[in-house]
Amino acid sequence: MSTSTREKIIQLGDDLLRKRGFNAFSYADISKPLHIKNAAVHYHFPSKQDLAVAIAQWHKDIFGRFSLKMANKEPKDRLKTFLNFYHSIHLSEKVDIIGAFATDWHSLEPKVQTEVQEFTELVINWLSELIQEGLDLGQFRTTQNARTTALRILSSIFASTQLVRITSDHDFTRVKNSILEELNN
Amino acid sequence: MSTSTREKIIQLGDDLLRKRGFNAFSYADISKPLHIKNAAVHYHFPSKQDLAVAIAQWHKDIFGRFSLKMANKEPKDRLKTFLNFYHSIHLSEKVDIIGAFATDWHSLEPKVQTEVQEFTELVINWLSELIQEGLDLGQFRTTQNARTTALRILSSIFASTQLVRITSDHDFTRVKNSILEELNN
DNA sequence: GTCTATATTCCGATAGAC
DNA sequence: GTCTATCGGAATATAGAC
Repeated sequence: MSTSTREKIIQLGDDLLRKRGFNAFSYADISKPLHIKNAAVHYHFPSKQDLAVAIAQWHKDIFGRFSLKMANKEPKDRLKTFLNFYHSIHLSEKVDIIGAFATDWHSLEPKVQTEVQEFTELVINWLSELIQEGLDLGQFRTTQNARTTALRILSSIFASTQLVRITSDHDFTRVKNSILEELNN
Repeated sequence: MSTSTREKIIQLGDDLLRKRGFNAFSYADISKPLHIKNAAVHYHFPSKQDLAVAIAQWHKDIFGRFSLKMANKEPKDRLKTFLNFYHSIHLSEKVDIIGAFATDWHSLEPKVQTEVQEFTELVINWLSELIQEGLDLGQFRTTQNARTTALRILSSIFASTQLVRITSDHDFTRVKNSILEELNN
């Protein structure tokens, strides 16, 4: 089954949003690579805000499937897979979607913001549960509660996808490894 | 001594850059509050990239003065003051300048990127030295080396100024406090 | 679903007067 | 240093044909 045009637009939009920022790409940047016209993109997403809504929903879908697939794995393995996922973001020269939406926050209409909030809560809750499980199993140690630890891991790793644009690749690996090492019991 | 127009433009530009993003504000957003015309802003900064250079240099200046003023303070107090500074960023609805520049990275010309890199290295080195000192004095404990710890603190705190736009104020305080608690010996 | 054509608005930037 | 006036370009978005 081939990917629909709608799906292709979402994926390209996501790519541009995270590589350049919401206000730094245009419908032309989407229509050109797909060899369609500006107006065809507007058919699928009347306004840019509609596209942003779809991108946020797409991330909710992906994350939902990801968490289902990980449900049977050990806390430590779940966390490793999560961090490796961020490593692939970094390698593709994108930043994490949460930070991308956050810095462009005031360019987004409420309908977009709500979707982003729902996605972010999904991630934070998933991380919190993972950490709590790891603590209960004695695999992790931390002096903080689960949500605080989740927030620190999430903020460290998503900020790293931004920071390494300024410093160096090596710093990403440092942070990623330190997250795992610090939790290890 | 009153602030020069040039200085006012830089401060307003910095404010807009961090509240909305580099591509989300225009020269009109600067000229209107200052009650001058678009062209007057172009006189001081011919292109928007020139303004971005000045903003980055301004941060280097401020941070240089800050670190001089802190030189005699204890490592723990230096860190506390640094984190409180981020708290004031958060309260003013801005994000940290490093993350703002990073997410808009590909909209910036090399001359801007170089300034941003220099500023960021200033901050990371200052944090690393502070942490190393704290370790040597037995005030801090960490299983990581100084630069890695510095990267984790910096990324956690600057990402928090972004993340709380999506979640809640309370999460900022959680992260800030956890940074101090985790290091405490 | 995709096209052509176009309306409208806004932005960065410059010329030249004061 | 600030102004008026304006250029050229690009962006979002819509109307209507196919």
